[in-house]
Amino acid sequence: MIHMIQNAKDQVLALTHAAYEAAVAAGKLPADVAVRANVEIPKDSANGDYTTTFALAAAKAMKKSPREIAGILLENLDLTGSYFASAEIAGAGFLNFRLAEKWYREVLSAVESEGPAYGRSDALKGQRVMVEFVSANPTGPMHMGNARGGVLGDTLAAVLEAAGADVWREFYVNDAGNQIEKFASSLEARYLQILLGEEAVPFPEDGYHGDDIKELAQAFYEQYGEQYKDADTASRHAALAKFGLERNIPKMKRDLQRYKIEYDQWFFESTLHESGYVAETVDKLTELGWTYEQEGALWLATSRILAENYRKAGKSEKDIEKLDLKDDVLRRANGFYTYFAADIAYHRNKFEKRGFDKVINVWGADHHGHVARLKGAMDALGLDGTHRLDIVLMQLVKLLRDGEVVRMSKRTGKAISLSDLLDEVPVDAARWFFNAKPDTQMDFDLGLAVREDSENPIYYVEYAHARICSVLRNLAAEGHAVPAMAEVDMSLLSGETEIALIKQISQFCEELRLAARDYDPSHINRYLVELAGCFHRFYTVCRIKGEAPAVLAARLKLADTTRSVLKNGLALLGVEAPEKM
RNA sequence: GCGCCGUUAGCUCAGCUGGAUAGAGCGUCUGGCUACGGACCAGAAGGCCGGGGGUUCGAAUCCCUCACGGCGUGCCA
Repeated sequence: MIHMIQNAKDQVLALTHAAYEAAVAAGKLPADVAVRANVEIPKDSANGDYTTTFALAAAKAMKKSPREIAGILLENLDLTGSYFASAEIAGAGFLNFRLAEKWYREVLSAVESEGPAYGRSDALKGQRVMVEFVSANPTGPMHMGNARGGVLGDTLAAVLEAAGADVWREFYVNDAGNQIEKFASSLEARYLQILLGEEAVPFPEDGYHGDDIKELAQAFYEQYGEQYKDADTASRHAALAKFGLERNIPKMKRDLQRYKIEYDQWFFESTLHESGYVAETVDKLTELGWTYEQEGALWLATSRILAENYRKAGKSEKDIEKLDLKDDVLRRANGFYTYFAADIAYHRNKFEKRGFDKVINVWGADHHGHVARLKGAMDALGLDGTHRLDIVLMQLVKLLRDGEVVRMSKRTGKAISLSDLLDEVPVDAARWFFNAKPDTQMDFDLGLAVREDSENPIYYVEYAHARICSVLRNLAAEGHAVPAMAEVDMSLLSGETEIALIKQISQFCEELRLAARDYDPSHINRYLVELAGCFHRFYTVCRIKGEAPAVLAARLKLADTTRSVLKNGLALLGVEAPEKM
């Protein structure tokens, strides 16, 4: 019942193959020809509800024209008991099937019986999947790119859950390493500037220039006064970093919560260092023969690992040569481990310690150079990163202010933060917007942000939902409750717009399947816009209120079913389904 | 240089494993409520699917090549 469309599709294939076998038995077609036939939904419903390319695909092997084959298939086709009422030959040799009333009834019945679960499946049942997303540096406020990653990761997790996976949402906190040191020295400079005057203390060249650093230093000063003025650098840095992180991390949590994003775990990089797991992981790579020392640093032989992978994938030596693969430092000459080393340890922890079957990371496209290396490092550890680690790259958000590009760097301090954004754009609109086009570079003009409100298709979808709710309210007031399917006469829902609407309702399962398969939740956005459109067209053509009782009941049921699916889809996106607007 | 992503209507984008006349929203133009929510609907205009080659019954989709745009190619993260 859950995979209605899938079943109908499968049924077309099964019916076609049965017809082929019957034709073979009758001596009309050659036996044992393997045919790679597709089943599709024609763009133009004049070409039927489903079509198969079986005859086209089989023509060559069977040495007959596609239309001739299709004709023979049709003669041997038995639709008894199926979802289909008829079939016909069309065009170059398509075999087109037309759905029967039985199928439409089952679609609506499925929504009725499954309710909020309609659309869900058990395709990924038993799989433990981690989705790690945002993982922004805790050294400053989150920006729009983080907002996009947050929405995308959260929705992707929801989609995978709907597909039956056991999903874990995680935020990796980079609370160790170089950038924390930079964070501390930036805070230190601002702190000392407060005490000694701005001119007296130089600001580190590669420090974080944002106002948030000044504010943190000020707060630190207000709490500790001159206590750290003459302290040694190490303890001053430690105190400042600790202070800064203790303020920044809860703020990140709050900002993400405002976005309706909750994590199962916030995982701290520092724990990997403190437990010795980073060192142990690097040692393991060394034992396995994947590292070497050079100029005082310890290197991972990334080039060797990746070259091996490319060879397995069938790339030529010449092409591999051209890639100019490079190795990576794991432990610097100064003895500190690199971010990469910690990241390897972190991902080893995901697979080996915590036993996730699949790990999905949502990254900004600017990190794509890191993808093959991290996967390769997992391969080197024998953890099959090639197949178990998936990286979803999202294109960056280009922020414009009155047509001018604003660079979203924490250092300039000019970036609009995630919380600023929410002050201007409603959460649901932002969630919809960021989820809508993950694969494209996005221009976000602050001047247009408000206009985005009225242009945003979310309102089209929400309006459909509110409209239905209003109808339901009106009819309930007149004493008309939504009937059960058993009381609905399906023959009364045979108009063009009604048929189109039911078909679209049935497509939900398929779209969810695609969203989970492609790691692309934007399928749902587009689906919902289309569903809302089908409803609006139905609503324009078909009255509900005031119609004859049986017609009213059937249409009311259809409207309520639509409402239910709209709500399910919006829920996946984390967007409210308003009853009034 | 090499690599990744992208290029489809004026703008923003769909197009599922190659299928029938390439779609939607916005914008423009023209229509549609004395009746359930007009934040809606219908219609029109607008396309050598970046260029060129190839594969085949059939290409926006697959392969090669070129052009343009974004990003990457650190003992940064």
